[in-house]
Amino acid sequence: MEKNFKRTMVTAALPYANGGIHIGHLAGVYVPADIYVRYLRLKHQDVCFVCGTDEHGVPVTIRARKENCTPRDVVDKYYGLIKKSFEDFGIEFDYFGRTTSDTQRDTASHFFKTIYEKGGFVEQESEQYYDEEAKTFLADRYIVGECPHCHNQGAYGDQCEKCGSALSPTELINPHSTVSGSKPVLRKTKHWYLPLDQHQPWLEKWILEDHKEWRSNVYGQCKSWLDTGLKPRAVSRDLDWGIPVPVAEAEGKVLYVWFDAPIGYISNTRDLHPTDWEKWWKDPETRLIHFIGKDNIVFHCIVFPAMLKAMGDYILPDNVPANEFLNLEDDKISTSKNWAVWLHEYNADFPGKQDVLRYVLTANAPETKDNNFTWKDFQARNNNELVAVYGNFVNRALVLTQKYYDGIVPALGELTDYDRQTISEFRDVKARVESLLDKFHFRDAQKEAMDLARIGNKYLAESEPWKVVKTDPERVKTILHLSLQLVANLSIAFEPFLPFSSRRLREMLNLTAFSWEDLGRTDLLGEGHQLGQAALLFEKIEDSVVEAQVQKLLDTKKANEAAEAHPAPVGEPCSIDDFARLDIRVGTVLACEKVAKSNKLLQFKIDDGLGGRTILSGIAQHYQPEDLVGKQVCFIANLPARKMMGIESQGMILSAVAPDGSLKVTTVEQPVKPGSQVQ
RNA sequence: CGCGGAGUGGAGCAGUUGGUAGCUCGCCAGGCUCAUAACCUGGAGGUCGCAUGUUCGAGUCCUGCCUCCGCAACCA
Repeated sequence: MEKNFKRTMVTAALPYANGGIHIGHLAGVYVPADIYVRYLRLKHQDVCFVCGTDEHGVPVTIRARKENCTPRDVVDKYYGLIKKSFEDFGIEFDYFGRTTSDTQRDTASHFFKTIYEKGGFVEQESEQYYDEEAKTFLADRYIVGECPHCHNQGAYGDQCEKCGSALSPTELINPHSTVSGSKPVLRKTKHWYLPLDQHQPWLEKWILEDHKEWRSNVYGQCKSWLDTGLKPRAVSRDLDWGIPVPVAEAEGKVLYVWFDAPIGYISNTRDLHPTDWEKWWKDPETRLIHFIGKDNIVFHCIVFPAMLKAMGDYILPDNVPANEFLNLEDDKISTSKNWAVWLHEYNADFPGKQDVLRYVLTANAPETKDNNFTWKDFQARNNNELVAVYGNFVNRALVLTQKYYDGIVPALGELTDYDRQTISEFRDVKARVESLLDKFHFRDAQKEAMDLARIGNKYLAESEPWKVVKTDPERVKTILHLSLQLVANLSIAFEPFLPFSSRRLREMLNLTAFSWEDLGRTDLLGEGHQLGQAALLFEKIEDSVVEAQVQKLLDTKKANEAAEAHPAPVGEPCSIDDFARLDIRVGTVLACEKVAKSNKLLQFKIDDGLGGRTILSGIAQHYQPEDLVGKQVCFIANLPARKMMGIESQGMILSAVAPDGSLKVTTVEQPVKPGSQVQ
């Protein structure tokens, strides 16, 4: 911070090539990183911004197996999708590579070999489960068996989700592989470990003493790891999809993805700058910044730095601004549940509206805690802030200039005290935005930029040029001259945040040359300068548009649930006589009310054609009692009576259990006489 | 008792080293009319998760508890 750097190397977390990009990724990593880089470029600083897909690892192989294609097919597909959606959205990486590139193989191999030769790894042999059918070692999560504690049949190799106890795969009773279903066998295997415990001393000083300025979530997490004591971490895996461990005795082993992935930053830089890439990674005058999400803190603050340190001649990150998570409509974003707003779909549904999403995600960025994205908020921020504050001010200034001066910038006359006050207010904005951006406070920085438009609206409202024009036309020239300077300033201030709109605004102003240093100046547009064609900068978003998005979310969620719901297997055989013993009948609901103090039970008064009976049913969470009155339901008539909550239930109402756990009572297609039997 | 982060008016967020609780949106009232019925001014609304302490004084420090999120398969 105090130190003066010559250049800045910015990395954004490598998205895994196993799915698309969604708003959580954008808000957490890519939008802030892009803002930061655009800001540095505007200041004419030397900056390199790289990203790319992370394409190795077990999940890709599992997906390939499932989709009956090769891992290469999977990563090719998502590399293309991700790259294009970033381009369409205006995240401007200098280079977007992939970890399956030749450069990556060379770089990662070189890393391993160098550390290996320096004695920077420890070797260890262990026994691991091996799937003989799929010919692969199994990660803990891909082994399922019976929990030794609660005897749940579906416990995973690392944890039983039913009783919550942590497990190791060898504890499971009757383990089997989820990959092939076969019974895995224990095999000896040797792996290399990065002894983080040996790196602990310098890491403690470097983070806890020298980087107290890191965000509290980042600092706190690192402190926690360091306080607990670091342990060696394996850097190799038994797998066939990945970069081969480059030593003779490592046949059939690849580099573990977390060792492989961060090196991707370096190989992507090499692909971009084949000859002078080293200055970006080895020159102490380079400032290295990693943009990541909170789940990646330990890798970027502890593991990767330890690797870089082990290499000897690499620089360490100066800051790691990690964001928290973004929720969607009050629920966690989930790729597997398809609960997400996908970038490629947004790009298709909202063409030309990249800046609206950029604005909303920045205004609501999860910088200090998890935040929530809702489509209603998206609409409100667009309509009430972008349209009503920013767009409206621009439009007012341009329309008035068009009306009074045919779109030509009028002369600046004598300044009033109020003019001077306004000018000084918007000069102050530059310093504030800079200081906030330098500290990675993007949300606040964008708010400051928006304040420029507020200053403008206020200036126009109080100067009232539309009124003054009737009495003092000369004065109006000054008012509009200043208003237009303010508009020009907006196009600069918003350039890092809303690049598409800023470019359009400059076209409207016919403003070509600009730089961050011009922010705050009042001579950006000279007297007599001809403005370009005015148009609306932002458009209102109608209710129907956001409602459709919400519906789309609900639909995909429902479709996904339906696709995932597996009907239970058919039960034990049952004879016709067994069935005949059940007396199932139809009855009409005469009355229905909640049972006091019970949150599940409803009390029914049923007309069974035999004088009526009372039945209790545990469906209060799924129905309003009054909605059931008058309906005909199926019930078992010959069960023994049973008391619940002090009330005797004379039978059982039949309900279907939906995949989401909700209950739907069974009824008849046409009304029948109460008491009719069901066969 | 695993470890970190978070819990502030209707919504989303700020609150730096403890000193009368702020911002944006929404809501209400008034004003204005150049502008995408937009803009400007004013107002209502919070016992700062709960409970204890320390202090002249705590959202801000100590202790305990509750809830949510992350770190363990996927995952920003």
